[in-house]
Amino acid sequence: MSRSTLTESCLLVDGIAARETVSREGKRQLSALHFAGDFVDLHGFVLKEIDHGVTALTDCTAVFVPHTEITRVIGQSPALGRALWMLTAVDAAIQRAWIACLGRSPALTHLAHLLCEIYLRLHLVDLAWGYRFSLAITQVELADALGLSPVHMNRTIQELRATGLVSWNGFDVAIQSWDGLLALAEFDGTYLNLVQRFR
Amino acid sequence: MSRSTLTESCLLVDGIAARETVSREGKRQLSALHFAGDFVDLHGFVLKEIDHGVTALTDCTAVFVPHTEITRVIGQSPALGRALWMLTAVDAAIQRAWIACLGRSPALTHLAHLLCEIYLRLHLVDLAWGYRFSLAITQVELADALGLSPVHMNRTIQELRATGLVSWNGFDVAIQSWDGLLALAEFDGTYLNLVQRFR
DNA sequence: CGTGTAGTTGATAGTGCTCAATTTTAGTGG
DNA sequence: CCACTAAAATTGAGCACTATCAACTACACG
Repeated sequence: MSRSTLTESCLLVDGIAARETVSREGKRQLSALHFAGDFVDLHGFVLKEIDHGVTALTDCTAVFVPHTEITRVIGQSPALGRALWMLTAVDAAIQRAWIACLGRSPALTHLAHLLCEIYLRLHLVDLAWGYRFSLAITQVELADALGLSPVHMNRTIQELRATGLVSWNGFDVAIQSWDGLLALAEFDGTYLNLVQRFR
Repeated sequence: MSRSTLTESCLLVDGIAARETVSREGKRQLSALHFAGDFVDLHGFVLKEIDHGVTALTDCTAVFVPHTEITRVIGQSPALGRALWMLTAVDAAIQRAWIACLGRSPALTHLAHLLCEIYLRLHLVDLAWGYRFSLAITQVELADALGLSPVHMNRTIQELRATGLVSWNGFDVAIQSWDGLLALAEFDGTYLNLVQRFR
């Protein structure tokens, strides 16, 4: 997957992608993780300039939707326009949650929070059942999402395992105690606007 | 100013407002700063549930626009709808920049970055001239924006003053060297989508 | 003047980073 | 099926940045 252009947006069909910002010294920070069903750069439809990159963290399958096509479809159905706008708004809400975690949560809490979010998002698209899911990204990539060093990321994952709330072997994650993880993460899923039984 | 409702959105006419998330232990993190001309919670128009609070950091004047009115106006002018969508997208782009700073920038760099952003945004609405502007918020509030403790915020401001790039007395901020501040902040204003001579 | 808020300072502790190895895992070719 | 290799994960040690705690100062306001 290449950097997004300004003429089409990327709808992820399979795999995991991310938005990334790389500083001059080479430090990378991810500002979003995307899974199947996510419109990775829909905001490119209304923004003239995109400031960040999009990368595939696993092999990805995606559909690139021309902006001309989006314009056409929205013209026919204003309701769909509202829906797409809402998608970008939920995206922004997730970013706010990341900001709160980055600013005020210690690593363990932040990691727990991210797992809660990922679980609910994957569950929504039937990629998680029974509090289990596959998270096929490396610890370095997770570190870039949480703003941590790889070493500390590793130690934080071990710390989370030690709580017993989550079992995590390779890419397989299983939440052993959803309530416990929620409490550790101080998680409130309202921001995901899922309209589901989960919170 | 009270917490935003789901039936109207707040257009800030004067003053400084912020979005805030408060954790269970009382730690506060701001996820956005808003100045005159900003639509503080326009995302509330397309989101069913708002997860965060909005507070006034100074005395504020604001216009509350009923969502029914927005719906009506957009119905008449789809272009305006696009424009409003874009506003929320720029808002999200700013959040991404905050994420990158929170995750990967040390306090001094982060502070410099925020000042660059604030200057350009204020300049856009004629609230800054000649690299000077008023920033009438306390150091505690700034600390909540940058995810720092008040003590460290204070020391970081002193460190910035010591560079000579900025003079900062009370609420009056004057950028002495724009290029120097840009360099310190590693700032690239593309994300603000200003279409201006500044970057 | 007293009082409260904002700003400042010093000292200490803690969380997370860096550097440098080492071990484990997964993938490859023999 | 096993040796080989590269990537990923893990560990240890020391250091840096930031937090916390506790005063203390400066200033505005009644």
